[in-house]
Amino acid sequence: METLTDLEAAALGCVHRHQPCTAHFVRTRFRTSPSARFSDSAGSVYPMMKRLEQRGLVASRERQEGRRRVRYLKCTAKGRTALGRWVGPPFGRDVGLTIDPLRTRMLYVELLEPARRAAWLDEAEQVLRQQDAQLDLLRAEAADPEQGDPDPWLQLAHENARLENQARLDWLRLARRRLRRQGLLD
Amino acid sequence: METLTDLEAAALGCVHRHQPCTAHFVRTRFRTSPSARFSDSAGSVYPMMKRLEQRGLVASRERQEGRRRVRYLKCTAKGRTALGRWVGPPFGRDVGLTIDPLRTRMLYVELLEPARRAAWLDEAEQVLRQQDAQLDLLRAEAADPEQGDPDPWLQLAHENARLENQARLDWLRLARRRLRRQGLLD
DNA sequence: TAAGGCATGTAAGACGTTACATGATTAC
DNA sequence: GTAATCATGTAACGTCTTACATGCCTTA
Repeated sequence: METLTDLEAAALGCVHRHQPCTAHFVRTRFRTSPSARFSDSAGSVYPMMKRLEQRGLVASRERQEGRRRVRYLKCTAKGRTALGRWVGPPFGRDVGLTIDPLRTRMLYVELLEPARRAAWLDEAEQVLRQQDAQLDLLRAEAADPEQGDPDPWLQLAHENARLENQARLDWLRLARRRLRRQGLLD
Repeated sequence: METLTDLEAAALGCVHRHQPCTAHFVRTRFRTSPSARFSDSAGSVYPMMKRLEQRGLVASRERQEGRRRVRYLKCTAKGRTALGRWVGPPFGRDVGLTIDPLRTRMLYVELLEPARRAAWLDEAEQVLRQQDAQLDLLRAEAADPEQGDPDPWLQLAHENARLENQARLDWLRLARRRLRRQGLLD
């Protein structure tokens, strides 16, 4: 029974959706994807693909295109099965909670002088607003009929990012109110 | 200029808040913390503490308690500075977006047969509801005056987790409606 | 012709995971 | 007395990061 890390699953899923495609293509996807951060370094992706192939989850064939050799990847039936199992259910324990770098940092905002605490809130809000604008663009792009059929799964992933981002903005406002009331700013 | 990974910052922050404390204490905190997942294995924590000490961010002294030797850790001034810098601002690029395992998986829910897609939504909702209940307990505990002064920063971290969790539940409902409408369930 | 993107990889070192290993103390 | 918890670590292994290395193709 093959189990996948999130990184492996993201790579295998990318291959599955765009097969046949190159490892380089997967790297580019990872690098430009705005709603998830996976390691796109050559030193992680190429060895990982080799491992996935050794495990029989990916199949590759090398082709000569002009003077250039290109290795095309496909997801095998076994790979598809592993991907389905990774998607779940059942879920592991870690699926329940999001990782929010701002939440982690909030615990230690008290270490900043009160004036910088306000700046922290301002900057965080600005980051989230920019993120929101980016997600709006993405949403428009994903819904654009000119780009081919809109992918409902991708759209839902974007909705998730948007809603979580909104919740974080609400949270920042709450934090500002509460901290001000408690005299912990300025 | 010392930079910290999130794991290092979480450990250093824990030491700072509870100093003097042991590496074992930090491990236990990591293991039982419901709103963040950091590696609590001995193989990561003890070597990390040693590294932090070598970098001058943590100071330790070994004491004999009965027959037992215990190493107590403190955060140094340099450690505090590094922690403050990690908290930001300015923020790195990765601070903007949350990592949501359900979002990552949603992209590939289409691989499941329609009947299992509905089960996926059900199970996900159940996980988030359980999470919500746990967060409620935490919130009550953090606000309980009997536990000592309520820590506003910890409370805000809990609020963040709660609000994000609510947003994810809303998202699941949206997903269910939309997928049903598009005939992608059943 | 130079810059940047496409395309593939390797090597050294840092880090995390898993398992092992030891021993003291506390609660049942 | 025995199981769980406190407490500290190490060793082997696998993986990720960073940097290096190569070469083709397209566009300005």
